[in-house]
Amino acid sequence: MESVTQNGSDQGRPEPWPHSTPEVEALVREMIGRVADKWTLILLEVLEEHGTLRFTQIGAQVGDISQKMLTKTLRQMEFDGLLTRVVHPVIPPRVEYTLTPLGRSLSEAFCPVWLWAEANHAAVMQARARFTENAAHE
Amino acid sequence: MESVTQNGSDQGRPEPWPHSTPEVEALVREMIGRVADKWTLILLEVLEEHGTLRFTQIGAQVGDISQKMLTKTLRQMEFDGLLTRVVHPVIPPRVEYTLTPLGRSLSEAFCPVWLWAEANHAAVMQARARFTENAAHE
DNA sequence: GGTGCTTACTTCCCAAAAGAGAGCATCGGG
DNA sequence: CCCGATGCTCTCTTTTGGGAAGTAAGCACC
Repeated sequence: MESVTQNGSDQGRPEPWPHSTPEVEALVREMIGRVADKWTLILLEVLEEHGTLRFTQIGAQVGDISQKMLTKTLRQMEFDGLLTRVVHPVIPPRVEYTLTPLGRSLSEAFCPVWLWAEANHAAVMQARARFTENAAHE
Repeated sequence: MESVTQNGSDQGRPEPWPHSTPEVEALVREMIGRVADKWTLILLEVLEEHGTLRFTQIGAQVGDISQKMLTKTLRQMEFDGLLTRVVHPVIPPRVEYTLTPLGRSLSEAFCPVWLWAEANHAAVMQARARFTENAAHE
């Protein structure tokens, strides 16, 4: 009753993720904070799907991203080694963005999340409706 | 030349994710925007790891989250059906949070991302160092 | 020869959101 | 009669993000 009830109802799931050390976990947290970003995720998907794209092409694929956020997210991803930015010194300028193997591996790691979202958006909508209904009753 | 060059250099990768319709994709994008949040991800991990937790226990596990963001994120996740919030009407108050099956399935979907972060944080650090070095040369 | 067009940004301004920190409500114990 | 413990809630400050305008530079067109 005094501790956090690390209860036995943990039905046979020993430890889903093997965390090694606290310092690695802190590092991983920092990376998650960096990578768990809406635009980063969407840019990963768009580039994975289309290969090499130019600046305005990416913007057109995403649809509702401002140029400022597009530039910022692309630069951040380049800084983190997720994509390469190739500038062709021609007029008008031509800049091509391509995922690196690192970026492609991250994109693949996010694949289950996209599948989850596709499979469960109906469940989430139901949960929201139920929540709203319950809030109305109280 | 009129379409987006679904080029042949797509070395044998046919279509990673089967997108059905644009409307579903828009819905999925909305969910990704909701779920691809630093605190949501970390709370999912903490709750998956510890089972049922109280408000302050979650805050202690996360470490550097403000109570306001903790409340807000928890409410959002409850609204989306990712966790349940059980209030025991005692003094001092006791509120317990537990992942729903939906939340646990999302947590599992994010598992590869955590593994990616653990496996590749060194690569990201190297990429950052390389980027900084190249920027200094230019 | 001047004017405008194109692309990929960059900068400015302002609204919206995130985040920190203090306050609040409740009741049992001293 | 006041303190502490807990789970919020409110206020204030900092950061983020959108939209629009500006920039550079060669090329087509009148």
